[in-house]
Formats: sequence, C-alpha cells, structure tokens
Amino acid sequence: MHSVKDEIRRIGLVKVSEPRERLLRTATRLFYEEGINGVGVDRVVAEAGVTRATMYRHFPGKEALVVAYLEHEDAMIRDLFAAAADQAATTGASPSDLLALVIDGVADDATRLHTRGCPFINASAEFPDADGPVRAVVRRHRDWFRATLTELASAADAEDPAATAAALVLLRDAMLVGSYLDGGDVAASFRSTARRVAGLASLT
Amino acid sequence: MHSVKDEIRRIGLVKVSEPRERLLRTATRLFYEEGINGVGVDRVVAEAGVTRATMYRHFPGKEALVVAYLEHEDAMIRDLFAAAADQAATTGASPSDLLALVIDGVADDATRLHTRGCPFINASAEFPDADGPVRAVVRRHRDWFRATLTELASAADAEDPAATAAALVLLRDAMLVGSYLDGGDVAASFRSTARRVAGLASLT
DNA sequence: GCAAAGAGAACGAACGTTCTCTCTACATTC
DNA sequence: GAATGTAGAGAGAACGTTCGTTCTCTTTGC
Repeated sequence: MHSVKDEIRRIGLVKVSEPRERLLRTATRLFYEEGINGVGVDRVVAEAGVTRATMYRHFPGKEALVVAYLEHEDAMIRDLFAAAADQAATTGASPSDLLALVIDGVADDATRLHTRGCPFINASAEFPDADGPVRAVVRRHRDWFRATLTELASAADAEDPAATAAALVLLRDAMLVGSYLDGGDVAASFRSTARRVAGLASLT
Repeated sequence: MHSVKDEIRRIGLVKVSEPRERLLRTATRLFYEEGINGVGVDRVVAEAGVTRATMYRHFPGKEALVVAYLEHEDAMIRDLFAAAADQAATTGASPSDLLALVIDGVADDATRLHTRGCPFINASAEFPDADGPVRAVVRRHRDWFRATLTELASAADAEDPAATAAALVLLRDAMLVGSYLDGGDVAASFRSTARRVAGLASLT
C-alpha cells in the first residue's frame, strides 16, 4: 500500500524533507532573521512542522542546533568558494580571475542572502563565552576564510598575501555590517575596494 | 540621628551613587559583556544593589534600560569627539590634526574599552525590528557619527568628505569586530589605514 | 517488528512585570 | 528645633508567560 509520501515521491513533485532538514532550514532562517536568543525552541519546531520530541532526537539541545546552523552557513560559503574554483578550472581562468570571482561571489551573497549582517558576528554578540562550542565554530570559520583568501592571494601573486587577506576579511565584515545597519549599495564599493586591495584591475 | 549614608558622605570617602546611576552603569557593563537577551532584569538589579521596584521606578521596562544603555554609549563617544575638539582648540591644532586626534581616540577606545565589539552592532543583532526604539538609537548614533566625520573631513580639506567618512565608518566597524573575533592588534592597522584614507601623513 | 515521527502533557527554572509593606531622607510646618 | 508629610528606596512575595527539556503514548513507514 502506498503512502502519501510515496505518492509525492513517485510523481516527483517534491522531495519530502526529512525532519532534520526542515529543522535546520527553519532554524537557519529564524536564528538569522530574529536573533538566536530571541527565538525559542517552540518557534523552531512549530515552523518546521516537527514536534519537540523529534527535535531532541536529532539534536541534544538548542545549542547543538545553533552550532548546526552556523556550520550550515559555513558550508554554504565554502560551496561558494568551491563553485568559483570549479568555474575557474573549467574556463581556464587565472588565479587573479579566481580571486575576482570570489570577490564577486561574496558581494553577491551579501546583497542577496545576507542582508541582516554576518551570521557569525551576530552569533558572537549573543554568545560571550569564547570557549564555548558556538564561538569555536565562529573561530573555525574565520580561520578558514582568512587562510583560504591568503592562499588565493598568494596564487594571484599578491605582494603581501596575508595582509591582502586581512584587508579582504575586514572589507567583508564591514560590508555585511554596513549594508544591514546603514543600507545603501555597499556591495558596489566593496567590490571596487576589494579588487583594488587585491591588486586586480578595477574595471567594472 | 545620622544614617550610614550620611556618615559615608560626611567622612567623604565615596560619593554614594544614586540608584539610577548604578543601574545604568551595571546594565552597560552586563549588556555589553554578556549580550542583552542573555542578561535578565534580576541580574541587573542584583548587581546594581537595587530592588526591582526601584528599577521600574526609573525605567518603564527593560527595553527602556537598553535604550538608556545605548544612549550612554553614544554620549561617551560624543564626549570623546568633544574632548578631541577641545584639545585641538586649546593647542591651536589644524583640522587635519583634529581628524588625527579623533582617529587616535577611536583606536584607543577600541583597545581599552570596547574589546567585545561595537555595542550598536551587537544590539542590532539581537533586535531585528528595524522600527523599534533600540534600532532607532542605533540609527541616530550611526547617522551622527557619519555626519560628524564628514564635517571633520570637509574641514580638513579631504577630496571627497562623504567618501572619506564612509571609509572611516567602515574601518571602525571592521576594527571593532575584528579585534573581538580575531584578536591581535587591529588598532594599529586601523590607525595607519584610517590616516591614509583621510589623506593624513601616515607617520605613526 | 522496529525505528522514527507525531501529539501533547508536564517539568522546573527563568523571564519581565506588578504588588504590598517598611524604612529612610528631606522639606514643610507648627 | 521638634513634629509631620511625602517621595524614594529596600525587601520580598507573587503574577502569568516563556524558556529549555523530558516524558508517555500513538501512529507511521520500511
């Protein structure tokens, strides 16, 4: 006998989301848009269409859900970098072109997806314990981000790869914060400034 | 008959703080260091040595206390600017010198007092309602900050005062975030970069 | 048959807020 | 100068709500 889910799957309309998926997606949306401490577990499970028991079956507690949320954000940015690298590889782009691609991707991400600041900066405002698991994810993310940019800058023959990466991290932080609190098209000035500090042609 | 407070006052050891003062000072410390939503009213009144009733006599509610906290932060930065202006006036410093003084003051403030990020950025992470009173304070502060820097840059004969001010705001945001999350001496690079974008001599 | 999910009650704790009661400080009045 | 009135602060109980978490029970899917 076929279930409703089977039927949906068979028709191929939509893939039925597993509870964990829905939980993570809902938590990502709510935590980012309304702050972590401002959103209770009840809200998350209700909007995810899941019961509390199911949530605690997948996550030991709320903090684990927060960590999963941040790791999901981290994975998305890594995907962005990977996509840029793929595109550069297939089109035979130079390391400088790849750096430009990454800069464009980051700017695009900020204007389309992350209009309420940086998830990691925001989470750090709510989690003062520097030794806690949440801040550990933030640290890992930022370390990876900086290290990756250093590699890219190095491959693109930047004069001082570490300094270039530091400047790009700085610019991205400021762009995310600025576009959230001040509005306006900060992404455009980010792109031009980032290209300049990266030693790229500032055409566009 | 003399009370304990009278005695303390008479001896002149310490000036007894008014409850409102203690509340605001305690709230400022706790909200900044542990996040706003993470600190309950009980914590604030307990550490301020004040009863709940007294708090609600001075503030309509917690949100009013948050607003007062941010306005206090705002006032401190304005004082910093005023002090720099006074110093410049008494020493007959040029507008460029004043701009340099302000940059130094901001850098010094970030290294000594604000090592846990920007109070306004952090508060905005916890208060998603852009139309609420908290975000209104943030907006006022940032508008004033930008406008004042524009004036200073204009007086210092910067090429593009508005762009210079925007760059300085950006740099300050990034310094505060960076020193909190990444550690290290971000203030030094802030000073040199800020002086450069402000068109000042970059000799330390 | 068994693991996973739904449904919902229940827990103690903490939240923001309001209340009553007492005491002290200080200005007004006799 | 002593008595009195009043506003402000201390002490603490209590409100209803929400928090994060755990529980039992039933239903579903493979």
